[in-house]
Amino acid sequence: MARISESTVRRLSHYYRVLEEVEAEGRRLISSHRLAEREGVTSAQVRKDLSCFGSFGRRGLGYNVAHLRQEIRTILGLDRRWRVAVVGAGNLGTALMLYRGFGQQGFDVVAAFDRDPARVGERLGDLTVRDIAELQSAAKDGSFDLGVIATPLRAAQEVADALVAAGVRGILNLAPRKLFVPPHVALRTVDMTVEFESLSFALTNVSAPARRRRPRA
Amino acid sequence: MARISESTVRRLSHYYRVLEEVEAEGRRLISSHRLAEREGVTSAQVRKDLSCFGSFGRRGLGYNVAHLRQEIRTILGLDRRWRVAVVGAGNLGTALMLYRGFGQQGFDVVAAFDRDPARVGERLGDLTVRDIAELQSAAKDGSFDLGVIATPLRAAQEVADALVAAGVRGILNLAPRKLFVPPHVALRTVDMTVEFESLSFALTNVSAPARRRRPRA
DNA sequence: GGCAGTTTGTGAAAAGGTTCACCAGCGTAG
DNA sequence: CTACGCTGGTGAACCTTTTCACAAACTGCC
Repeated sequence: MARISESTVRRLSHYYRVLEEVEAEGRRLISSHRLAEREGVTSAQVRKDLSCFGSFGRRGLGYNVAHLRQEIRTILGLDRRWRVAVVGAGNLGTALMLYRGFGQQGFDVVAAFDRDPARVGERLGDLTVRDIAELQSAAKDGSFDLGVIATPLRAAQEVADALVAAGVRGILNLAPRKLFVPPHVALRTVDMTVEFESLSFALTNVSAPARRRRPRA
Repeated sequence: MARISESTVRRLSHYYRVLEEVEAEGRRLISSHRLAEREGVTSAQVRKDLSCFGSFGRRGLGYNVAHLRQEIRTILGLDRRWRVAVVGAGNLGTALMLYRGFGQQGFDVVAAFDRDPARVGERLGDLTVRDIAELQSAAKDGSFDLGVIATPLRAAQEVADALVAAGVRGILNLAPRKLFVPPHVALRTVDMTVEFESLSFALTNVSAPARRRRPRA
């Protein structure tokens, strides 16, 4: 199988979301054109993305909604549940732990850690915040698949190292800084500051905005 | 000026962050190579990005840290302050309002709205949550530059329309769904679900992971 | 001044991603 | 059965982004 680009994977997530909606609407079939329309991409893009993984449609008809949804589910690895450890029980970390949306998609926050003794022991939903020092022992039985870094800037790299040492293979970093992790660990960074600054740039340079050929998404 | 790619703008944000750090360390000069190293990109990339906006370095020496930082500051439009309205006072919205980091970069959350009467009137830091119905009148004097959508999925498009109607020209969408806004409005979407699913994919397909040529960032 | 050692700015090449265009199938109508 | 209108899969063309590679420019030293 050819290398799959990050953009393709992200679009698969979006297609998956659309398929859930479309299935709820009771439709059995959907064409690449309609799927593309709802996502703000071209139909060729949809077909190319899907063709990386096989032939899921039928010419003249389109894609079977339930079937394609299940295929993407498998491709993305959503047939299983993922156990997530959140480090940093500040506002953002707390928001993540309490948010129900991830659980619906197969991501369960199963542990929360913080360095601040004042926060340790606090109950958040079903969880009790534990001391960051317990991370290693808590992870010894491979109980976490993913780690989320929701700590202040300065602790981020240190926590990343700790998560890696604890055997976590995927990290979502919410701290506004680039982190370095070993090649076998997958890392995604969500940096809201960058998003704000990107908006600032777009609004400041209205005479030469970053043009888009496709509908805004 | 040639069209600036979104990737370039995002990297500028990162360079800016590095320059702040480097300035705090007391260095006066930095080469594209060292700047690139700290960001996990190539030095050619740094020079190309900067060359979109002018010549800020001196051959044989590198870039003056303070000067380059100020240049990027101007390019990104961070010389002014931006007034942000947050819609949705749930966990995530609250986390954003209370987070101090944005203020340091020139983004002030100046208003918060929610639909839920139980939340309206609640105080969060310096702000009082107002009813979403007041958005139009509150914005009448052009008091918001940017809007953040931190509502549940189903309200997102509706809120986006309301923000646009209220004259907001930049929107940060945190709901896991694509939104459609008029061309003159800048929109950025941060979808954590996509990030989680991207990690899920990467960990599921370890035999053919999305390889990266550059150090993880 | 001249030379050695750096480092920028940039055209050109390479790589990567998106769109086009068309063939092969499919269902339907007549 | 045949013709027609759609639709998926896919190689080729196109476009964007990244990397390469090198001339020009600068400092420091002798």
